Amino acid sequence: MTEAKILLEERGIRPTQQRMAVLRYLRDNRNHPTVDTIYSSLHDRMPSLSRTTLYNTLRLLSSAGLALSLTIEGDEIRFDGDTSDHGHCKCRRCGGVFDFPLPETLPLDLPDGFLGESVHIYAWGTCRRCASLS
Amino acid sequence: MTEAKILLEERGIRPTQQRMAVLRYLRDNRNHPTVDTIYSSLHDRMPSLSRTTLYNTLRLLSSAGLALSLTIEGDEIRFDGDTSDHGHCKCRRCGGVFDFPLPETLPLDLPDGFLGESVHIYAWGTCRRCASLS
DNA sequence: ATTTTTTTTGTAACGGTTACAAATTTAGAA
DNA sequence: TTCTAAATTTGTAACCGTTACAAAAAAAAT
Repeated sequence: MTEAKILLEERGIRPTQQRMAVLRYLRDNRNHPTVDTIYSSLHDRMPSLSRTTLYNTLRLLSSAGLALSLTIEGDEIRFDGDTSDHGHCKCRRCGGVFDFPLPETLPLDLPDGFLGESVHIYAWGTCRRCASLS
Repeated sequence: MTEAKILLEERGIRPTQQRMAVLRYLRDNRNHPTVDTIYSSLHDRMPSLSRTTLYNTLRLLSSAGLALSLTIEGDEIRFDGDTSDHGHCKCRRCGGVFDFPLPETLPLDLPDGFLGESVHIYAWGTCRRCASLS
């Protein structure tokens, strides 16, 4: 029994071939893929996979807490199979997205009475690789 | 001479009627409007304003540092005329977006060699008003 | 005023996402 | 296993926010 199958069943989601393939992909590829990246990659092994199913599955996984959807910029959504607390930074030159750790306790001064549940932190700048090429 | 005009000229941007109207709207309305909200609001005073101009202007203002484009969620972009450092939180129930202050120094442990320039912090949860209605 | 450049406008195109109905797959019962 | 009902997947078409583009308008320069 694969890890993906267990994770889905734990949440009462039927472990179909498509869902397991997408979840396995996200957990194996920590490169913050776009929908199209995932689609292209899975299409080899699963030629019948439709974009509709992929969109539905990504929405399902996100709302089940098995993936994060990152909206660093308005023009593309990236997905992350690592749902542990961490920040994301994007290089303005190469467009690459990288993880970075967050402090144990991030003291956010939310508005009075606001009940916080989750946080996304996005940073922009220049990655080491691109900085060294300047 | 209006504030909006000065701000535009300082950055070498021609202060046309449309640009001044959009900038003035953003600085007077701190409700994190969407494109459509801005369009509807300005349409009364300026019936000829086209969506194309609005999109172009918002992009121009954002890249000039006169406005922030907030991509809290993938399905809508919101704009903010307050470009000072602050975080944003969104209520999952009513969809409202609120500001909150950030600590003077936010210690982010960016990847080795990554040159950080800017940060966006988005929090989700339940606003006071919605929490009180439960 | 006239010319040149810049900006705005409206339409059409574009592209990512979703709606929908038919086909397929899955789970469970017989 | 076979059958049946329910859930899922698929492909097409529609949808909608955004952008491209050329003509019209406005602004600046001559």
